[in-house]
Amino acid sequence: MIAPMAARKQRLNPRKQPVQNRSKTTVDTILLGAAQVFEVHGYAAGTTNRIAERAGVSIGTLYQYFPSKEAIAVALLERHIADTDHRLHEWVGHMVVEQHGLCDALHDYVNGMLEMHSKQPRLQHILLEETPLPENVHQALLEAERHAAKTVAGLLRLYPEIQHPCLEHAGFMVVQTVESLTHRFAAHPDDQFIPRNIFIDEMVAMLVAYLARV
Amino acid sequence: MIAPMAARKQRLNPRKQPVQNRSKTTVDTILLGAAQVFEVHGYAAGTTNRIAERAGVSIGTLYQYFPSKEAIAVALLERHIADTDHRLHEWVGHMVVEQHGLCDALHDYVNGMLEMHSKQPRLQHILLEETPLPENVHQALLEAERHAAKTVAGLLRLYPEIQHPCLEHAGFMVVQTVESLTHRFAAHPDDQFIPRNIFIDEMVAMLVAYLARV
Amino acid sequence: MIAPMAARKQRLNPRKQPVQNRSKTTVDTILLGAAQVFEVHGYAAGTTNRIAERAGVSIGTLYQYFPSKEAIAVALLERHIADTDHRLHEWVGHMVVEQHGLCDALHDYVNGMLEMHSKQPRLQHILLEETPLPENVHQALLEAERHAAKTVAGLLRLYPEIQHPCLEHAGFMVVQTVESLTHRFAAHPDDQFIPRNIFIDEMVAMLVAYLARV
Amino acid sequence: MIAPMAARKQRLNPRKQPVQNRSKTTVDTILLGAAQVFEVHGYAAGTTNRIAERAGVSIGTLYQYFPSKEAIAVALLERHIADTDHRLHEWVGHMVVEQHGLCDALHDYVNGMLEMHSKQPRLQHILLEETPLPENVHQALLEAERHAAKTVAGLLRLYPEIQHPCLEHAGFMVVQTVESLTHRFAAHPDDQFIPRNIFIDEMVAMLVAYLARV
DNA sequence: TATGAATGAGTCTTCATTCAT
DNA sequence: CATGAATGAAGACTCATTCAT
Repeated sequence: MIAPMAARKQRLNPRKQPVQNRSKTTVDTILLGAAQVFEVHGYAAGTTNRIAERAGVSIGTLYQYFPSKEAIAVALLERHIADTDHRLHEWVGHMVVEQHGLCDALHDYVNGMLEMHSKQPRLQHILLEETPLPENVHQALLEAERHAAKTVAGLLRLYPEIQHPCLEHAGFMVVQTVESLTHRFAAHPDDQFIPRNIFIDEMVAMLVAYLARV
Repeated sequence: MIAPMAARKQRLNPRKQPVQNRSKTTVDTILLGAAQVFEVHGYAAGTTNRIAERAGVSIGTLYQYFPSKEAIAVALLERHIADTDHRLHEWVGHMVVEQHGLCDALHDYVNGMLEMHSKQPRLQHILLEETPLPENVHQALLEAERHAAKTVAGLLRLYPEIQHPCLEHAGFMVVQTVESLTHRFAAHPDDQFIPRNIFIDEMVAMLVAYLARV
Repeated sequence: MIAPMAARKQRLNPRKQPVQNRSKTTVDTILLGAAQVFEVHGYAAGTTNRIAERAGVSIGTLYQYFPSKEAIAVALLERHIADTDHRLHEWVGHMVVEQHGLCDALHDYVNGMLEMHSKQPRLQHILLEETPLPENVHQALLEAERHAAKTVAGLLRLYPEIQHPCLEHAGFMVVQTVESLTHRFAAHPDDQFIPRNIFIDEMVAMLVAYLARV
Repeated sequence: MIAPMAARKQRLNPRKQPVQNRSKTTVDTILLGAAQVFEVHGYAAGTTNRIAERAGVSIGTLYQYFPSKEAIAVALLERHIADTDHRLHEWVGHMVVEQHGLCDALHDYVNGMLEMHSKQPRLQHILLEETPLPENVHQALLEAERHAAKTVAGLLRLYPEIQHPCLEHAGFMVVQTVESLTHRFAAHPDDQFIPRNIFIDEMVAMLVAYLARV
């Protein structure tokens, strides 16, 4: 996966502290600690003191860089959206260049997403569902998903075997299915029942069948 | 949808208070209030006092029936699992009797699940992800999902057009896909982008294609 | 001083907790503690924990009766206004009945106010000046002062020796002068320089001269 | 108003940092910022960071010139006392030279004081009542007031129409009355009820009547 | 000397839980 | 059994002050 792409920049966290590049290390440290703490404790039980402690800074320092607990979660989500976006565009770029078959392409995508979510299986859900997000962030999220659907739709256009009458809807379904199944499996893997690679294969099979059905 | 089925009973909440059938009404009232409060406020902000108030009982009474806030959530989840189970078996029974086609059958299933989740879109997620559940509940959850997969697999056996080599895996994928997509859509419907009925149709199309692919 | 009067009731603190008569003791205890703590530490440094401790209740109990620190200050101020009002009306009633001379009447008034302020010299100022009061309380305060001015003006009408062309203004000046001088002396008595009784006499002399000047 | 007078110098702030004349500009800048910040936010909410920001210096620099927040308030109060003192002596000097009538003289005084307090109506009160001052400052304050009383008494000696048996007490009353009424009106002007110029006239009338009563 | 990032004790407030009535 | 006043540990956040650069 190569070829990133200038992502649509959308500051989701335009608070007091610009969270700029100077002392980036501290901000990063805090966000790293926050990710770990939220991952383990959830949003509500992920206290700012715990985050500061985990990040190895004082609570005062934390509040020098983020105006509130919510702002930390928003920053984390901002990163997640950017990451997902980045990954998607890398993948699309790659596929456009390499001319893989649909099956391989989807396999690559699913695999990448599963890998991504497996690192911090709960974090995304926590940010998306437990955190009381300001309205603009919700909008940005919706927008990001729509954008992803359209991007995937654009890629699908390259595959003549695809029969689906509406590529936008197809793109939406692909994105949603991969996102949700991938997350679900990452969060509660049931390897006893179905091993990871088979799970991936089944998901790919389902998507291929859906897109290229007769 | 008729024909329930004796669900596998598994006490998930074997704490101090036996939560028996005596004064069942009070327990039900409390759980009803808790469901509403959690749905609106989330787990952390769903205070026991609010639950008691909503249920129309005193906080003392609440603690007479549940030993802790967590126990309430667990009881709620227990119910949710039983409901889902019940719904699934009703559906399967119905399908066995009525001999619908695969497409209709899946449409019925998807529709039912979406309907179920749409009533309280957040509740399931809150119980599953926001609540710090004891290990045995997690196990019961996994078990319930496996059981559902097997049940669906049993139903799929009745459709000769299904090509899938492993019905257990197919059942698992169907259950997981419906669960996760359905929940995702219920939680964040994006009607602007894709209307509900089209979403259902697409999901069904995907499942049918997956199961009956050549 | 007798003869109170149905004071204009104006709830300045219509928050969640009605602060009613049941468990009046607890509310009173808290207010008593708050008065002492504010008196000693000022508003900002008068922490709710200190208040609770002083009142001999837990911090939780304090917040069961008052929704915020500010509400406590407002309740205290409410009492102060009511007390002052009560005292004023008692005095006026008394004077109307007893037909004292102007000099005696003013002496009685000044003495009463000084006595009142001497109990908690700082408290009033703290409540009036340090506490960030909601707008409606400020209005109520202004109203109370105007009302006091009018009440005194009404009393002054009974004294034919008073030459002042505008009794309303005269009443205002009397109230303001007594209030501010009285408070100033109570807060920083300089007995070395001028003893209390002489101070009172001088103040009365000033007011009499002002009202009855040729 | 001319003719100042070498004020009794009394270092109220003999802390670590000598607060000398070197880099006097910086000290002045800080005090100016502090006055503005205290005026707006009060003592407790007037943070040192805000003061530094307002003064256009870094927080580090602020602490290079003042050992603590309290020291800033004390320095400010010191200035206020000196200013008042200066103003008083200017006035007395002026009166001695110009030979105005008592009424005009008092009018001038009252007017000047009201003007002075109207600029920063809260500041004096904040410094006097909200700030936890060390004992020596309180003593200095008392001393300043006694000195003012004596100064005014000296001036009153020039007016033969004054009947008051004890000029020292009369001076004290004049100073106290003007100080407190003036401050009260500046802090909470009630122009609806009594306009500023009438308020001044009434106050002067009261003082004249008091001093020159038969 | 000036700077400002870092500190952490201390503030207000919430809420699960208990227990005397 | 039901009640609800009382509890106090814990959380988000502030701000006076320090110190390495």
